[in-house]
Amino acid sequence: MPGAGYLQALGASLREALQQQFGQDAGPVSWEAAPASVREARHADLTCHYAFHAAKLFHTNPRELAYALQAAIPDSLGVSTEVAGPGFLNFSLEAASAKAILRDVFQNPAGYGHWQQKQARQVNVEFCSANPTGPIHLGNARGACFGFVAANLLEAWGHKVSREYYFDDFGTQVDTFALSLLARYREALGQESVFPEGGYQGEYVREIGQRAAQGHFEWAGLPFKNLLVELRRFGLQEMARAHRQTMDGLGIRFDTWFSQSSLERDGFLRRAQVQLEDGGFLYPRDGALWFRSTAFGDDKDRVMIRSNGEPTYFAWDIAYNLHKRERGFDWIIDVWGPDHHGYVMRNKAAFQALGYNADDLTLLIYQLVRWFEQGEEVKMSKRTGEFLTLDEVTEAIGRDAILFFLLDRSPDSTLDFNLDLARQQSLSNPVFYVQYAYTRAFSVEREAIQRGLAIGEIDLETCQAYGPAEHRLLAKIALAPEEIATAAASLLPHRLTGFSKELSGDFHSFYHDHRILGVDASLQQARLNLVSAFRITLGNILTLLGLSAPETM
RNA sequence: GGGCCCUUAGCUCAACGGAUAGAGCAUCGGACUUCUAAUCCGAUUGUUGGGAGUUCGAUUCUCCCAGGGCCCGCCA
Repeated sequence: MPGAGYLQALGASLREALQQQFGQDAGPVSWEAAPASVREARHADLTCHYAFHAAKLFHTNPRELAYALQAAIPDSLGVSTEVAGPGFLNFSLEAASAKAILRDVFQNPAGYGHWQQKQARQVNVEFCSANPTGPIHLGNARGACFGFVAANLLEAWGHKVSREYYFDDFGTQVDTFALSLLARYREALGQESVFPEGGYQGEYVREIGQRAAQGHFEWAGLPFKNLLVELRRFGLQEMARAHRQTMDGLGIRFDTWFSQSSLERDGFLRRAQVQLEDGGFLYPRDGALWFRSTAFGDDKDRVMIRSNGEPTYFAWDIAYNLHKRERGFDWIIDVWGPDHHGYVMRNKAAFQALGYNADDLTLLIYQLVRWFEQGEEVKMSKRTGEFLTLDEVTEAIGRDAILFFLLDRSPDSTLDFNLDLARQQSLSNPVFYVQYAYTRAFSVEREAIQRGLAIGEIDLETCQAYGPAEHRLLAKIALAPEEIATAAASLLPHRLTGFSKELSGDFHSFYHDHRILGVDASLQQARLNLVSAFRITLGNILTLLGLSAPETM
């Protein structure tokens, strides 16, 4: 895993030292910003717990190990170090390290914070995947944001990632949708129509029916079956377009739109069934075909083909995973809502029964979002057509605010979204704190360029000028690759929103206390470089989070 | 009956097994003639739901208990 920046180089020297001493690799070093108390009392900028980690591994004393590590750090890396407490290793930045950090950023600005993996995995991240029988509603919003950013993080971490949307355009729900549409179509043509029982009553079905009637009144002459086929196709097309627009509105993009009907067309359901059958994992009971998921730890076996001959949803999942593997993905990630947690075990079971490693299938479950409007929870029912669409909320609150709000929390915790509050007080959303920091830095650069100043010319002399506030900010900039890797490895976007707030906070604080332009030329150059490095780093993080980086606010 | 998640400051939430548990909001008090005050600085706020265990060290890991949310179909 090639290093992504200065801290990775520094970490490599520690790792190498232990390798030589013990003849065994203790793994990569992880870094964090020095806690406030340490920063103030000891003037340290960064800290690592590597001595503890390694001491456990080598059954030795962490404090002694910390001293050994300290001695192994080459002077050329430009940090002063100290051992504290039972084995903390603290680092203070100096001119040479400041220079190295800045050079990392300016060498490849757009790629700063990104990694290269020696063995990049082919990752398929599937998320959102709303039913095509209605617009994307709020229930899908968290999964959409979470999946998108998780994919971005894995990509930045050095993997090959494909973002996939699964269009569930097959089965009884779509039949019901088509029948509902048929009623609306006839209604629009002024014909007698009976709305199907349990049909989709939402206004959007009426609108699609009207568009179908306006564009294709000639279908009315078709035999019932053909008419239904046309309307079904038309309706699905309209819904797919609507879903795409909704995702565009949030700035969420997909690499692949995959439909269930193509699974059917290519016979993957059948192939999965045969493969499981050959493995001896299927057996008939009560007229249905069962998958022996208990062989892999599930608490009961699961039906794959129902007694009426129809496959279950689970069967399609199996076929889909097979299809993904055969497309060359060696890591499959699905983002699911909390109501799906019961399906994790059986899917992993089937995945193994197909001959794959359970660890190569990751099923991410995020917890529920409850939406409140005027003090009451907004309940959603697609059948009755009572729901708030994601489009409506995006329009009311803004895409950046909704993304940040949904991302800035652990997926394990339930989330209450107060829509009235969000509409009124959207300015208190922390996304604006972060974006404002970007804007401020950008405006300094703009002004500097107008004054004919060069940005990014780094030499050791200007780097001498940095004091505690600058070192603090530099340390955060140096930590960005680390934070991105951590967020990616744990698949937790909220770690990165948290870091973006800290990074921005350090900048705001620095900006307030330090004049950048119009000071002594050398100092001006030093500070300008820092501002620009910060702006680049934050910009990359905003991009990963799917947020815009505004040049003005 | 079983499963997943949660319980941390007045409220909403953070905290790869690490140092004095942190932010925002709220409350109170300060700071703009400058590169954007959507900002900054300070004050106040804790028996991390309860108990036991593991260890140099536990909010974090294990077990027990209490409370809350969600799920347990030959629906998708």
